[in-house]
Amino acid sequence: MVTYDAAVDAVFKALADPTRRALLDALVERDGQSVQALCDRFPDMTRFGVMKHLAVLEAAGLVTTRREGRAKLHHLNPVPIQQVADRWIAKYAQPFTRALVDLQTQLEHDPPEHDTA
Amino acid sequence: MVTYDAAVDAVFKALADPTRRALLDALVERDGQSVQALCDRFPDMTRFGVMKHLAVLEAAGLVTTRREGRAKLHHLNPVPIQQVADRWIAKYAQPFTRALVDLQTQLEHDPPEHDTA
DNA sequence: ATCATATGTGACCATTTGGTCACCTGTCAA
DNA sequence: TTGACAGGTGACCAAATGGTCACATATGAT
Repeated sequence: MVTYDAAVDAVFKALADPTRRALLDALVERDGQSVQALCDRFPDMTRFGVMKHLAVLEAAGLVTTRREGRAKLHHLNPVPIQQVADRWIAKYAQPFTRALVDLQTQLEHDPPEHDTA
Repeated sequence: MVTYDAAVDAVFKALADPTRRALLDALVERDGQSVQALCDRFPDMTRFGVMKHLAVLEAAGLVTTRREGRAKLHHLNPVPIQQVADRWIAKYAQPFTRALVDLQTQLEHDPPEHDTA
């Protein structure tokens, strides 16, 4: 339970940064890109910045790598996202409908004022 | 597109912290809790820490509040999670199956060594 | 061997973030 | 009105984070 949550936490933290999500996007668009290729797509960042973000994504299991000559190719691994998303949807899909019921119940007790101006 | 992404980013950043996810869990378990009630569930944090996290969740639209007397009740709003999850599942569900195809293609070119020791 | 290419490492810095506190405001009840 | 209770604000600090660089290693081509 706890050991499992460490992986979940890594995924959430990895997805928290918009640059890293953009990197994932780039890999969705074309899988198996090298660091160089990814650097070309992010001119606002140096190679080191890109590498750091890729390292975070790899540590979270969202990206796998494989060497090909002197290049390191990065492949997207959507499995962790799938798993986390499934867990969270299952958790919050139920309250979603229930919240509507709660809202209705609440409105009966505490109706909002109409804008009758 | 950009204005929309700001909201998405807020949701991701809000979910990045395990304490905030735990707060959401507490609201799933029992909706409409006051700051005090939530503080009781997190003895390792002061009231101010809880308040800050709740503010982040509220700014991301994941939590809505309503005053009742001198208490401020916090309600879970699963809609943003639903929306973000839907967008991301749609984006990464397709590459999931495609990745298997890519893997198979890749294995034909670069087969892994067997552990035949 | 030599040189250009591609990636790796450690140190370094500015900013953000998580967390706490002293102090203040608002609300209920006696 | 007095006091206890619930929440709010701004300042403050330590740690984590995003980002950069000088330097080092490994690979491919000539």
